[in-house]
Amino acid sequence: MSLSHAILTALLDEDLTGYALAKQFDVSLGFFWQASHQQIYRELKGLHLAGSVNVLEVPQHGKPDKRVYSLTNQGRQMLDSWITQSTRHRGVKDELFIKLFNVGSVPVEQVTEAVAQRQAEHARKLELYRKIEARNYASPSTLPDRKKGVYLSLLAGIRQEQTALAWCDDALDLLGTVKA
Amino acid sequence: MSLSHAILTALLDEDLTGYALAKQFDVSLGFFWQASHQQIYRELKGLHLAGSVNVLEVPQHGKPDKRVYSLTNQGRQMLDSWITQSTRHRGVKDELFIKLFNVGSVPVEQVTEAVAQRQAEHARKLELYRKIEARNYASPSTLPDRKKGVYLSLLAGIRQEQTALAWCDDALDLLGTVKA
DNA sequence: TAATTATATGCAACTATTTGCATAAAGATT
DNA sequence: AATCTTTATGCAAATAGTTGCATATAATTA
Repeated sequence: MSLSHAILTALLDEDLTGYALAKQFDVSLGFFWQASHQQIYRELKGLHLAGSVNVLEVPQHGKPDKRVYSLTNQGRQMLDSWITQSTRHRGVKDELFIKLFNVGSVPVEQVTEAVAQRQAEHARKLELYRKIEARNYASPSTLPDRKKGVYLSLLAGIRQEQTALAWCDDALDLLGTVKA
Repeated sequence: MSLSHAILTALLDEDLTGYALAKQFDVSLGFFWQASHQQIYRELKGLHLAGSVNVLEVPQHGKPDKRVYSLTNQGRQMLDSWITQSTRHRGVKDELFIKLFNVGSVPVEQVTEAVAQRQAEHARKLELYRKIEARNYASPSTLPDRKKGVYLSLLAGIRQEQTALAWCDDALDLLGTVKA
């Protein structure tokens, strides 16, 4: 159910095609809720059927016609009422920890390798977040209300990556003490 | 695919029934990979069919017969080869951030409320982790190899909850500055 | 004594997500 | 000239996950 709300949220500030939504989901909102273009197209169809979004068909030559989606009042109301509903928190689901639970029963090097790779991922992501921060949120104290939530999300991302990175260091240290 | 590996991992140290596995998944491994009992029973059937686990049927009176599962050599090998495969990292998927992206377009109080609830969850979980740490990992420097991965997982959990808790504080502060 | 919790298993239906495929042309790169 | 990336949409199948239901008894708690 949440994908539909994520899509409606993305449509708050600008009208978008499915394609553009998919790109947004690779960035920004997508840091916290990923979705493939197939999922998005399917969901948009449903939202349109339900009257939560309007479509404007824009003919193009060569490429398929664009379908530009915009929020309807009903869609806005959907968001409003969804916000009041309880937020459900899916726990972590991370293969890496299952692998860690195998330490002592399988070759350590492989687990170490998995942690090292994860470390690189966190470093890459942290760097990306930092760039976005520097570019768009240099002075968080003067942010307009509409940007505060997005900023807080970014902040959460940054801190989580920092924590994860530091943990990777310690994990690699301890894994180094495990006999092969 | 990972659920099967999580189950095999849980069977490394002891033979378990589906019911006991489901309980393990509410704790320990389940902090990092949750599964319902229905999912587990279904998966165990598959693993048995594939020859990765053995079943020992233990008749009981009153209750349904117990089916105690144990790892086969093939199951062990499955784990070994899975460990070498690349770990895929599903990104975060958290409704709370979608709600945050709505700040400025919907009543803030609701978002604030959602963050406050999340804060309470994190506090509860951190406390739980701390208890487990005190009980089982008081001296991490003398841990046997077989426990090191589990300890590292717990450590990751603790740090993530701490980070999340601190973020909630800051988030509530900033949300307090948003005009209703 | 009534209700709840714990033990123990599982099917069926539904929802969500992933993966593979398919089309079609413009523009950029090698 | 050939290949790759970007724009733009979507179907179909498979896998994964959730929710609701169903059964059956013992022990505990209120």
